[in-house]
Order: sequence, then C-alpha cells, then structure tokens
Amino acid sequence: MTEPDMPTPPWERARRRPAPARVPLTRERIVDAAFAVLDREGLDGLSMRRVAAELDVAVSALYAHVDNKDELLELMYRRFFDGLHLPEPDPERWQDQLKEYARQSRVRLLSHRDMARISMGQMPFSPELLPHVEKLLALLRAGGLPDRVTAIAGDLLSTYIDGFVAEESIWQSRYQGADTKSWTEIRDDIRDYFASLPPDRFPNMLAIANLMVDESNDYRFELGLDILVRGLASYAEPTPPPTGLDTRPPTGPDTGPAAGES
Amino acid sequence: MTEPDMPTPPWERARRRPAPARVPLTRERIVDAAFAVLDREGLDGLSMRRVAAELDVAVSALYAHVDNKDELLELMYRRFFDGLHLPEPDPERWQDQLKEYARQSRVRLLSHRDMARISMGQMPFSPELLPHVEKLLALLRAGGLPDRVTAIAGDLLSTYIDGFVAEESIWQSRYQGADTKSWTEIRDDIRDYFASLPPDRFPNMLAIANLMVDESNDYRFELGLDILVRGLASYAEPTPPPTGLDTRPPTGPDTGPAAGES
DNA sequence: TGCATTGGTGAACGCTGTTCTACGACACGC
DNA sequence: GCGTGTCGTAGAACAGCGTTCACCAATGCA
Repeated sequence: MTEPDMPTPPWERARRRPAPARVPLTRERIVDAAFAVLDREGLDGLSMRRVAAELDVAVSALYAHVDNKDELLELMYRRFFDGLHLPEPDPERWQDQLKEYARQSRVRLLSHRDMARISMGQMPFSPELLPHVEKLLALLRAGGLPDRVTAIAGDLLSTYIDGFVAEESIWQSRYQGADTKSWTEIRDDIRDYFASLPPDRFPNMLAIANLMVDESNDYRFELGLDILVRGLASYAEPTPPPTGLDTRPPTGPDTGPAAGES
Repeated sequence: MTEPDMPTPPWERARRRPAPARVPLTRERIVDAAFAVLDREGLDGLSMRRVAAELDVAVSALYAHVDNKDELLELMYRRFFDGLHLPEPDPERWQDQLKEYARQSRVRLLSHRDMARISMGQMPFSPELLPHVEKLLALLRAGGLPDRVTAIAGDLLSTYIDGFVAEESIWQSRYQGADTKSWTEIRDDIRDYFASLPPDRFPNMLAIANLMVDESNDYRFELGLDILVRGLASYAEPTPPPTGLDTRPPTGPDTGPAAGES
C-alpha cells in the first residue's frame, strides 16, 4: 500500500505512538528473555546485550531493573524453583522421597540449558527457596538422621545433583556443537581410546572401561544417588522404625572431628 | 641527568639489547606465571594479559606456546597433580586409604586459590592423570566394590571434593574481599539471619542452624566423606574379607536401572 | 657475509559488563 | 490547556577481555 521509501510525514510521525503496545520493562520480562537467550545460546552466550536485544531494548535499560549480571543469574535461579513441590515427609518412605526429589531436580535442571552451571554458583538461601530447604530438612529428620548429618546432607545432595547434571550437559553439548559426529561415534572413539591403553599398566581402567562408556546417564545417576542415600541411611537412628531392615552403620563410627580451620 | 622529554638517538636505540638476560618463553614458565596470577588475583582475575604482564611479555607471545586460555587452564590442571602419590592398594584399609586420598586432594586444592573451580571444569583423562585414576580404581576394586559401582565412584568422589572445596573457597573469599568484617562477625550475622526466621514455619532450619554455622569445614568435609564411603562400602562384596564388620547394604538392592537416554 | 627461520611485538577486531549523559514521554499542578 | 518535573529508555563511552595479524629483530645455518 504505502511506498516503503517515502519519508513519513510529520503528522504521521506525531501520531506515532506505539505507547500502548509498548509493554513496560519488568524484572519478570527480563528474566523471561534471559531464559530464552540461555536456552538458545547457552550460559556462555548469555550476555546482557543479548538479553536486551531479545527485548528490543537498550542494554542500559536493563540496569534500571537489575543491579548486576550476577543479580540476573540469581533471579533466574529463584524463578527456576517456581512450582517445585515437595511432598509431606513420610518417615516410612523417606529414602524414596529423597530419591524422588533428586530425580525431579535433575529433570528440572536438564530442562534449561546450562542451568546446572548456574545453580552451582548460587547459594540456596533466598527467601523463596527457604520453604523448600525446610521441607528437605524435615524429610531428612523424619528419616531419623541425626541433626549433624542432616546439616550436611542437603549440601551433599545438591552438590551431587548439580555436579552430575553439569557434567552430563557438558558432554552432551560439547559433542552436539560439532555436530559432524553422532553420539554413538563419539562413544566408539572413547571406547577406542580406552582400548588403546597399555593393558599391563591400566588393567583396572580397561576392566571397567565398557561400564563407564555404556551405562546410560540415567542409570549412573540412579546408582550414585543410591550410594549417597545408603550412606545417609547408615546414620539413621532407629527412633522412627526404619524401612524394615537394619540401617545401622556397617563400620564403626570412627569419624574424627579434625581441627577447626580458624 | 638526561632530559626526560628528549627523543632517544638512533644509536642508543640500536644498542638496546637485553637479549642475553632474556630467558626463553616455555609452556612451563607460562604455567608458573599463571599460577602466580591465580594465587594473587583469583580465577576471575586470571587473564591472558595479566599472565603476559607477569612474564614481561606481549600477550600474543603466549599464543605461540598455548593455543587457548582453555588449554592454559588444562595445563594448570595437569601441573596441579605433579608429585601426587597414591599408596599401593591395601584391601584391608581401602576405606581409610580412600579417605586419605580425599583429604590430600582437598589440601592440594586449597593450596591454590580457586583451584577447585578450575578442577571442576576439567576431565581427568589426560595422559599424566591416567595413572592416578588407575590407582584409584585399583583401590576401589581391592575393596571389593562391584565394577559398576567402581565406575561411578571416582566421579562421585571427585565431584564431592571439588564441590565442597569450591563452596568453602567461595565463602572464604567472598567475605575476606570485603575485609571490614571478621569471620566471627559474619558467623554472627548468619546466625542472626537464621534466628530471625519465623519459628513456626521453619522449625527444622532453626533446629540445625547452629550446626550449619558452628561446625568447622574440616568436620563437615570429614562427615560428608564418611557418608560417601559408607554408601560405597554398602556395595562391597565380601570377596576380600572387609573391615571386620558386616558391610552388606542396609536396605534392599531396589535400584532401578531406569531407561537409557539414547 | 647473506639468508631464512624462529619467536616476540604492537596494534587491531569484536566482544564483554557497566556507567554516564541526554532525551522524550508521561503525570501532575496551575 | 499548558508548563514542569520525574521516570525510564537510548546511545555513546570506558576499560577490559580472548584472539589474530602483519611486522621486525635476533638467531643459526650456508
């Protein structure tokens, strides 16, 4: 209809007010855009400029709503827990509930690219996360874990989950970036690498090489999780009757408290 | 003596040759300088330009010896294991040996600022690390762990060590950067924060708040380590007679292998 | 003595997080 | 209705980053 090259007349320019169409910039919209950029470009590609571009906005506009890039990451981390639900602690099933929580966390982490790396750099003590931490602690204490074990179990579990997912994501993205090779080819390469080791010097590596390569991430996650939960369960006190079997520690409690660092 | 603004005459410029004093640039010297910068400025301050400045050398000179910053980090990671010694695996004491290895690793990681963060981003499969991995695997298998547990135990352990040290370093540096407050003051702040939570909504947090704050890092590390080792030990098969007590798993082996992801 | 090769130099490119100044549209009081 | 003031955005700028490129000087070899 209108010629594209024609200059816009002054009245047209005066009437040009997409003001109602211009949605105001908020923290929520910024976080939304940041997640869009994250999923598309990964954490290394997540820059303030790209987030601003995603919103069709100048970079400096972001800084009116967000102090820092660090604060933006923190906001993303908090948003990430929206809708997370932990069940009411059931002392009979605390181990299953704990595992279910871990599995759920892993799935959530995997749903956003590089989210595990973001999670690793954050401390889970923001106001909206505290209720979840509280429920996790309730779960552990309901299982009969001594308080000093409970105090470290949360750290232990989230370190495991974040670390595992971060590692599996790195493997995943490192070899789908250079998309010439498929996953099975990569696996064969790794297998070949292990197989090329001198057998006399690396007998144990060779013995488990296939297991390290073949097992699915799901299985490895589940096994590591079970190891962790068994270790925790070995500290459970029989105050509430445990799973039905003996959960006393297999070895003597010789844990030296060691010296304080300060 | 000489006027500072005078241009240097050509012969003076021609005689300028500190050549004999100039030691040649090598990868080793670059890694040395990188460690110096790391310890002084931390990982965030470790830039190629600063490493070059440490060596009184142009930035581009580094790239003749090192492909990448990533490669430099990898070289640092490898250098980091120089002189590491793992004992010959003793099936009788495999749990103690494993713990000793973990303690030693933590001390090493703490000896260079932010080294844990570097370690987290690396894969332990460089040629000079393989012998150590091999010995670790030998240790675990000597303890009677099934191969599928051994295959994941190394990951589990190093994830724990790296994660723990990274976290403790962050706490350490975050509050010694703003050096106005001492550690005890920080601790009081945290204690106050926990104490300010509504007791009806956060009974479990309050119950263990003191433990989370008061326990030394050494003790928390040791406890987490013990939890891990107990979990591993619960999988040990009695082929070599274990520590003297029953090490059978406390709960039934209901670990679902789950579905492979590809 | 001349030449080629090696290895460092300095400038440049494109990117980053962050800050500062200025402008333009809105809401309000007269 | 009109000036005025405030708020939020735009755009340029700064310092620093990893990396690359064309040049240049000093070395060893013929």
